[in-house]
Amino acid sequence: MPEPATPSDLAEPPVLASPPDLGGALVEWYSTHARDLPWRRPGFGAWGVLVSEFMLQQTPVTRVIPHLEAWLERWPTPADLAAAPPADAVRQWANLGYPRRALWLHRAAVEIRDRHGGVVPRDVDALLALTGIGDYTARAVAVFAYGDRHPVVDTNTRRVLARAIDGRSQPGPPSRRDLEAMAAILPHDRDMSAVVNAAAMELGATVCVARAPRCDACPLRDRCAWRAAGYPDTGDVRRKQARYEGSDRQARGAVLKRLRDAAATGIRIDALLPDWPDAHQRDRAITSLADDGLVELDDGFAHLAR
DNA sequence: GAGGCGTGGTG
DNA sequence: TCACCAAGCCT
Repeated sequence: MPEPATPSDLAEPPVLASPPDLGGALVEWYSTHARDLPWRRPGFGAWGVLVSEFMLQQTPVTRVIPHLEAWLERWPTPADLAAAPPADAVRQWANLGYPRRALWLHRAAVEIRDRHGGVVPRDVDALLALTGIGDYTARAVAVFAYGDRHPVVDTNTRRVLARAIDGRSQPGPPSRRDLEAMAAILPHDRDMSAVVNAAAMELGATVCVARAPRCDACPLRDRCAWRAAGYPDTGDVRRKQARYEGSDRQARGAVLKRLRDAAATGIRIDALLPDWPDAHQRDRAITSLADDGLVELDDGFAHLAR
């Protein structure tokens, strides 16, 4: 928890509704504090941005970067990935986690080839129609790859807005109102609006972080409703993550890792993790992976989907 | 809308 | 040590 606001901080009357030019303060801060990330390089390309956004869904930046570069070297265009079997995508995904994302990214590449002539669409609704792309990713691609003017709201932005505008320590559940709140602070200029979107995410990722925010380094310090209110704790509304050790997810992860490391022909099902502590759980993992389309079962063998 | 879904780093 | 965390999406 940050230091409480001092009396002199509180002497300035906080402006709670419509804080003046939050966007301007974010842009100025971003101009000197933005991290140099691959997908922010000029000319990185819409496909690269799209792949990066898939990988960044729930996986930290530092783990994504090397995998992203290898992925784009192997499959420089959507058509290149679409031409490969899904199993190759799942193997290349390696240990990034949530391997369904690899399958979904492959499906999206096929859809881009078949429905959009191999060009990543620019229209938000067209993006939303692709497998694995939701409200956040669709707008992130339209804004960061194409420079269009839309609100982009991820968990970092929701936290920044919750604190700076609503005076809460943590955001409420995701809602369409988040998009409206972000839209309200976007400048009219397209390029600047893209920068404000990026800056809000960046601030939330590096300064206005969930557990130990560095308010002393925050450009919104003097206009933050949460700080002005003395950092009230509104509690954390996020769902608690279930225990991983002993979970079905762990079993799925172990099965899939074994299949990634195996030859394309796969492994006899009765030789697939025979020593797993809970045989029913192992079987459930295999079946659910097959239901998801990650794994195929033929003739007593399990292998990655071809 | 709540629950399910990987993995590795961190305080 | 271990609970929590990390640019969500789908059902």
